[in-house]
Amino acid sequence: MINITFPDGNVRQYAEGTTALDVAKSISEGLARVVLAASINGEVRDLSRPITSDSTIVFHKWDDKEGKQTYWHSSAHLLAEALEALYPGTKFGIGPAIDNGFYYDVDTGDRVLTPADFSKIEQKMLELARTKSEYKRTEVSKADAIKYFTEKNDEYKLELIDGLEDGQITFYQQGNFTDLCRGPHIPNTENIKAVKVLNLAGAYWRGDIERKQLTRIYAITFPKQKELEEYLVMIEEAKKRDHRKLGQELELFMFSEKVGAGLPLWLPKGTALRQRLEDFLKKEQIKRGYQPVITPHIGSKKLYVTSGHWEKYGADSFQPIRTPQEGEEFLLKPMNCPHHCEIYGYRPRSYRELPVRFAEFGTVYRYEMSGELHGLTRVRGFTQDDAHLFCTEDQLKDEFLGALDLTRFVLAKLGFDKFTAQISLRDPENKSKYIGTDEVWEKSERAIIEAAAEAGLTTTTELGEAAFYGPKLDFMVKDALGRSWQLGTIQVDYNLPERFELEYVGSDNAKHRPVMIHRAPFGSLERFVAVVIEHTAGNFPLWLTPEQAVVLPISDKYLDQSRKMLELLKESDIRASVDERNEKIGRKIRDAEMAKTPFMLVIGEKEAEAGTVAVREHGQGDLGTMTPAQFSELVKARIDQQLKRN
RNA sequence: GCCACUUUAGCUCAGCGGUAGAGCAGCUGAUUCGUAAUCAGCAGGUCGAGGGUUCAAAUCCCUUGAGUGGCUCCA
Repeated sequence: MINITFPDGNVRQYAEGTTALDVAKSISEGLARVVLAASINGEVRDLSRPITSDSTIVFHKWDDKEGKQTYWHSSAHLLAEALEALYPGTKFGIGPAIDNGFYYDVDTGDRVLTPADFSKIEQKMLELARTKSEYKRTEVSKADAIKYFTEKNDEYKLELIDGLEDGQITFYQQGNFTDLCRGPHIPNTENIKAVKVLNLAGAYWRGDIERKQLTRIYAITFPKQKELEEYLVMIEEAKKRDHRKLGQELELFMFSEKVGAGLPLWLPKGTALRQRLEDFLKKEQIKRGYQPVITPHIGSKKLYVTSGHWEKYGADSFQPIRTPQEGEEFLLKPMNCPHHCEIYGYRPRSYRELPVRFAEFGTVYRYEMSGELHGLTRVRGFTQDDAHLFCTEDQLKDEFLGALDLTRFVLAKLGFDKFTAQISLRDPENKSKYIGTDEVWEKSERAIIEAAAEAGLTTTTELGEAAFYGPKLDFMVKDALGRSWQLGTIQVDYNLPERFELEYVGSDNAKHRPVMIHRAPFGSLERFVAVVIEHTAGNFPLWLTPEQAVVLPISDKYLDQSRKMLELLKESDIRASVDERNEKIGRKIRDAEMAKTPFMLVIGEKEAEAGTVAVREHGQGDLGTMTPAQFSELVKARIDQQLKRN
């Protein structure tokens, strides 16, 4: 007999070799029907694997992450089985579960799959699921595994097997499909009741751009049809929040084929929004001892040869601008740091003036690959809320913590409570991608790790994600569809001060090298605004929104009074306009609601006589009649409330 | 950059070999109205661009721009 310990601490005895499914059944038939996998001593396993020693057990159902992952991974095998049935000769790469569903990378030879094939694939998957096939696990020798996939002529699986050790190889089979797989899987295909093939994409085999591109088929499955329908509705709702759609509808920004891909044009309303963000941060930076500077949009090529950017990115960038002068070349600036380094170095610096903090909303141009461009989140010309802090090594930690605090302050004021902080370090396997010595890198990386820990920040760590000149702490926020974007960034850099030979004179009257911190709390205005749009669905905080109120006269008779009201609002610094169209009030309200204008101020006979407005709030309805002073107080109170949260 | 798809009026879309259509927006007029669409009329497009096939191309083919979903990349 063995002891099985349950999550609540309860211990029960079972025969040795019992399975998790048996244990579930011993608790209730109901549990046994819905359980998908089980963690035995912390390892997620098939329900049918025998348990041979004292163990802890946690059951995984559809409602937990492990349950869903197992379910979707098994669904990927079902997709593969369907593809093999429909398109014999298809070769298979990998087919993992992802956050929402799963994919399988396949090589369909000369056949090109299109969305027209989706329903056929879905039908086949459902048909196969209804055969109630078990997922059967078998351990195979490496030789047998190689033999099987050699006969099947699947070079991708053979390559995967090549990287595995003999004795660790398992196959899973359901129906007529056998796959190389570590598992675990759900017990039976019958649990898969609803299927949706979502989209197709190309994906390089093993993520290597040099290798063949396979077709990646994304799909999702559910135990109930209703859940699939709810998911599809959710996706549709998320698409309504897309910043590209809202940016057009709310007239915030546009792109022009003639201007060029990835070069956004900010419309008046978008500019109003963006400038408020800029003003907000500029004011805060002044408070925190930053000094604004301004530098040109181009710089001599020599500047970037010095910084190392030319060597690193020159060939893949916007190419140099030539002048009538032979041999003279300028680059559109891809970043502001070299310019700021020159400002630091224009005269000798004393330790007494450090740290210095140069801040600039600097517009930079980077030739991103065409396939990378994505609305405002990935563009070729964008403005960083950049600043470079030059300090002594002793000051490094405090300066880093200060930048960290500012970044968190900015995110909090804009209502981003869900973000992840990622420490991006050098890839120790591929040091040639970076400039600078090991010693300098180790110092920089240690500084970031220690400062983040000291600030009590929960972080993840990614190797190989560092900038070429130094490690970074990045703040990542998700968009409406769950895609992660890097916003704020703080980077420690020992390298550029070295390359630009920056110095300060210490208290010992000797020359020393300062350390540099690059930091941008928004990251870029473009990306930040995009993410703000998606988070708020266009219902911006009152202090940020381009237009706070619109005055709606009931008819032409009240136009004069409405215009007077607008003047009063302007005196109270409320951004507003009058809807002077000859339309019914219902129409004006509808349009204002659709434009997401926070307040609608209706003026008819009663209000005109009393000098008041009937206030309606977006999404809330009628708030009653107010004097202009009362309304102005209401707006101020709302703004204070929105800015108070931390 | 790579794979797949998309590209028709300001916007959303229909038309998919026989010489361009709707709704909304716009303009003009009527209406002067109380909390999510007043009525009528008018105007608006070399069907992203360039080639080709055909008696005939928005429609089929090729090249190319832009966009979408991914991959790769991201100073």
